[in-house]
Amino acid sequence: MKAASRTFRALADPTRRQILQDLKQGELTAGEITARFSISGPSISRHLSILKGADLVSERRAGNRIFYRLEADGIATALGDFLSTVCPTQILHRRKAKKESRS
Amino acid sequence: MKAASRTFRALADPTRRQILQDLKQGELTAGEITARFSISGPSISRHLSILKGADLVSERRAGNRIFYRLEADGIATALGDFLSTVCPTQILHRRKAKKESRS
DNA sequence: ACACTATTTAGCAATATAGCTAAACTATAA
DNA sequence: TTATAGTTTAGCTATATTGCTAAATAGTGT
Repeated sequence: MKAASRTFRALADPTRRQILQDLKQGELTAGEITARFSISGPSISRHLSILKGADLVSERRAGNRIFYRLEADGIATALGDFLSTVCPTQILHRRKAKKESRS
Repeated sequence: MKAASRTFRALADPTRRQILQDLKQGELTAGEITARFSISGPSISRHLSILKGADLVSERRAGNRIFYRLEADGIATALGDFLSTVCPTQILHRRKAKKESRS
């Protein structure tokens, strides 16, 4: 499937968008994410897999748990690329984050 | 349905994204758009209705025909708004088009 | 090996999506 | 009014999506 389709399909679901919002504050495990929704673990797992397939999040295994992280750069790039091809008169340009304040 | 869902669901389909690309060059009638695809008129009509419902295009009736126009501003606003809420460290800001060169 | 926790994969049901054809609607023109 | 062109709406089928529960997998500790 084409990258843009993966991106927009992933963003089309409100649960997945909320997961991205939740990940804004930092990494969360699959279980922690599940706890924030009234949806079963397996369903959340599927949402995470779709987000990962669209490169909107990345995962990191730590023992038993899997931490998910927002891929803000990938999101901005994907949407920015689409915008620059479809709205050439409405260019959005990125302001590079000043300094990675993440550990 | 929530605005963001309408936007992203509309953008999730490759035919609809191609319609937007085609409208970059200027207005097209439903029939002209249909001619560019190997998809039936009614199906294209439905795609146009979804794009319109998401405020990604607008329509203008001219006698028999209906002209569709890209709503570049709406697209940029929708995606920009989402980006600024989900990727606060990756702010995209819009450079206002210099001057509406459209009639 | 066994138990225990965290997470994913498999398989199913309900709903949504996208394509089609046929019919209806809208506007122009004879 | 009748005809014709352009477009949408209605109704159908096939496929995709999202939710669930049950079962499998991965890792830790006893």
